[in-house]
Amino acid sequence: MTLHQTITEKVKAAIKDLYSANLESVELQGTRKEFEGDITVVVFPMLRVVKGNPVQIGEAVGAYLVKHIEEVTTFNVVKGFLNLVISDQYFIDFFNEVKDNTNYGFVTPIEGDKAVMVEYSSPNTNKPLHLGHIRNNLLGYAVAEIIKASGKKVYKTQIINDRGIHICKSMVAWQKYGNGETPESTGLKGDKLVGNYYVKFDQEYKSEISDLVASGKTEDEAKKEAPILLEAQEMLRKWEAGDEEVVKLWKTMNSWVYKGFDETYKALGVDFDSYYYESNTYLLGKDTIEEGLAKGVFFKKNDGSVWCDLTDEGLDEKLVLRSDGTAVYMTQDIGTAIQRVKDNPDIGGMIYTVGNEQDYHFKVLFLILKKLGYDWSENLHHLSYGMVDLPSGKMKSREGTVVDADDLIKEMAETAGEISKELGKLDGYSEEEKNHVYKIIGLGALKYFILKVDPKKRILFDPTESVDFQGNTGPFIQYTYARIQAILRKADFDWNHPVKSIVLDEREKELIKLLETYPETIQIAAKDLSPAIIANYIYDLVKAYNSFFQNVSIFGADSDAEKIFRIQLSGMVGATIKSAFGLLGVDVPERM
RNA sequence: GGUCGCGUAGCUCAGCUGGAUAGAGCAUCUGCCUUCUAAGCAGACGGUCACAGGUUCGAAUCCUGUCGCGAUCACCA
Repeated sequence: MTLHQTITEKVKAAIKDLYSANLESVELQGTRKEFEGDITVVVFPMLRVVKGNPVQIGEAVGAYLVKHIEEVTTFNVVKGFLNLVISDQYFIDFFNEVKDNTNYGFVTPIEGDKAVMVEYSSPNTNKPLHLGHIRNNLLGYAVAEIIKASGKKVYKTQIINDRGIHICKSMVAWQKYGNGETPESTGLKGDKLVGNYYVKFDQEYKSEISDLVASGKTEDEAKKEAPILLEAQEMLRKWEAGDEEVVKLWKTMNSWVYKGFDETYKALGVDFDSYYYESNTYLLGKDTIEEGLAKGVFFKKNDGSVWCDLTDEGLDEKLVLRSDGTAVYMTQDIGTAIQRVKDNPDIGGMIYTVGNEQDYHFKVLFLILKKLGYDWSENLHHLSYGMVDLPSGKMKSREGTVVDADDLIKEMAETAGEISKELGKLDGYSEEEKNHVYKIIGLGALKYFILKVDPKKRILFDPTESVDFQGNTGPFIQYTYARIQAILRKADFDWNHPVKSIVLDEREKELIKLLETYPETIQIAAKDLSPAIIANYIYDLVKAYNSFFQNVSIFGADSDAEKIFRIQLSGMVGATIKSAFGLLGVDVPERM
């Protein structure tokens, strides 16, 4: 039982013994710095069951707690706040219990618990990954790691949009203008190469349109009749008919793209346990619609289109199958969800990391799956996040205002290098070592910058200002960790030396109090799916740590016990920062 | 127009199931490098928590309305 639980129970017991009343809940909070004490019991809510003066009640309950809880040494009451002073021994015991536990803050998985599938990334196979995908990947990956840390089995997956007319566009352009180019022959990453042909298609398409308009066609006619578009449509028909040559080209170009994506994922430090392709799952979606139709979940209109009536839920009617019998987006997503549970029967819920422009889509998807009667449909969550905007406005691939993921990752490392050189941080290390550290720092800056912001909010990203390296940033936290390592390297002491009794000062208590919140932090974050919460806790902890060690001379410590305590403390804080920061998917260098 | 989300210091953002004097970083100003690493620390300055009501011992937080910004309302994905 934690101290918080003990206090809660004893406060209830006190109210019962002293006033014969029953308290439903007890409100506890950390005592503010300017008051004496460690844990504060808020008396006001008790007035609902106990009539009286809050100060008197506080005094009575405080006296009761001192008598009945060993760890509570003294108390004071300010207005309706009962401040409890916790014994140094409690903090020392707590510290000794977790100091060598590098797994501190992680919850042990429960046997037989249902797994959670987390989807993120969702790329198109005709465009390279950009800044928006970076936010998506980091959020999805961080949430997956946080849920894992909270004791659940997690499957990380992505759905790849490899089907449709847009894929055929790059294929047509490559056939016409590619001269047999490959990633090997050009030295380009596969996704970049294919992306270039998607752009090339668009250029040709536009020039054909203006030619047609010049020859007297209307704009709308020209858009529909441009020869290159007709070619792409013809290719899509062939693809759906299974034309060998087209399918072969499709497979070849896709394989280039996947290889390119893999490089980006690797650079970003994210990974996946499985991949789903829309080309594989849309047929299952169509079958499910037929079944749902038979069960009366859907209905058919005169033109043959199939719909789901959601008016009872306050929404509209939603199309699930076109009148020509082909699949829409919703059909595919239904099929994909069902396929995933077929593949992994232990799945008890899923999390979709997708931008907030699709809020409505997922609301509808979840409702339909519920209507279809799947038990796991109760635990579906759309991890919705805001756009990443540039100072110039929205990112638009056709206008070339996209921040490319690979470029950005590279630039971050370069910036880290420039700043390090200026500060002379890594003088004396080899080029290879330096570059390795630059990469970790640059990436840490980028990841933390994005993850510390509430997913719901839009992010304004200014590439010219790059990312800050001071204050509440990734490098600041990494730097703190590196300093802890330096202290440990320098100090020579016996880890097994028992710390008997030492007097803790306020800073030390503050640190430990922060550490205590960690398991709770992970639970909160897993519940609310917000890496931002955990990121900001980490910052608080690191800041407290920094101010502590900045102001205490370890080697000037008065006694051996104090010295050992402080060094052990630094080890614990280091392990905690490392594991907590690891949840956010950021490496921590040992030197910088 | 309907629905959903957001609005906190000059800027970028925290602020938990309502609790004490609303917190960080950047920017501006003042101190601090013989000890572990100054990518740091200590401090100053900076607020009508968009606005107006309501709920109650108590509201940045919950409810209603108004304004502003964004998204969405396709037989696109």
